[in-house]
Amino acid sequence: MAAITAVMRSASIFLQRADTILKPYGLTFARFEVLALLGFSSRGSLPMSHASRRLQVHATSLTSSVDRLESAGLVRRVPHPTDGRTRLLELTDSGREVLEAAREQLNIQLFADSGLEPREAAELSGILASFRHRAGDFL
Amino acid sequence: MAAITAVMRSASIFLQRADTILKPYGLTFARFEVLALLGFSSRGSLPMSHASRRLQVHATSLTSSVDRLESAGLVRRVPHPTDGRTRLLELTDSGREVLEAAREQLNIQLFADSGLEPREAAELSGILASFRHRAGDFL
DNA sequence: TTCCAAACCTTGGATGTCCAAGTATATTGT
DNA sequence: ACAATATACTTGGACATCCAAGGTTTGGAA
Repeated sequence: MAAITAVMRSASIFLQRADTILKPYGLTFARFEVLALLGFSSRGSLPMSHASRRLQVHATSLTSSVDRLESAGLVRRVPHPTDGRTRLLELTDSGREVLEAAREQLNIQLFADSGLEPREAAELSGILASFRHRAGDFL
Repeated sequence: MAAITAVMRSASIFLQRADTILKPYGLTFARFEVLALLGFSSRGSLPMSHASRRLQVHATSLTSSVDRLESAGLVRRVPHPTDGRTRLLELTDSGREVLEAAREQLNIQLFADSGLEPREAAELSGILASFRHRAGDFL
């Protein structure tokens, strides 16, 4: 019980910090994750369905994030060449620039200075990874 | 970085499970926490400002939870005897019954069967408690 | 080939969270 | 005592998340 509430509180602390750091870039952590996923993908484009599975959010949540990213000119929805149902997400040039800048700030201000000792971070990752695995996370 | 995303994902897994378990009672985890806090308080009533501090949510979030709890007849807002600004929250009889039933199910289905080994849960609690302390949590 | 189930995405609605701003009441300092 | 400040709560708006339901397009099965 204590462990579960601690996880929830800690997550909300991290989320608030991330959102604060990302605010100057017009991003939230949810939208940053979309950009980061696109940045990692080798071809630079990804079907929305893949993105929502990777990010572990419902398709509807992704739709709403992408709506905002597209309004901001950071990503584009393009038709899939062979599957009419699918829409591919692509970073725009502007999206790539914002991603790099935002990632750098997150690395500096959040990840490098998370408030966790390296040993603690490693233990957390280990425990939570096996928990998530048992919980069927990581489809 | 991995630790932080693991914490966030795990929190959302726990939250989804809790909400699923609580759904039959017409509760969400956020609203359950309000009821549980009132259940713990010795006098059975608590100013909203205290509740929002204890639960670590903004006053506005609490207002919205309490609106729904009050509509469902589970809590009551009563005026503070000496401070006209303050409103006290009180469990109704129905609220107390729902709280007991919901708590029992959470204990059975979530806390006792969290997917964490006791040793893991203890380590998590320890690491996250010192993190939260350093982060200035627990006002 | 035709038809029905499955997959992909979006819309609409509910909830929770935050912030900014507004109203009401207390408290503090001069 | 009065004015300025602080506290308590609510309202309105933005965002993220989920679920249920609907439209399109595929693909497999009869």
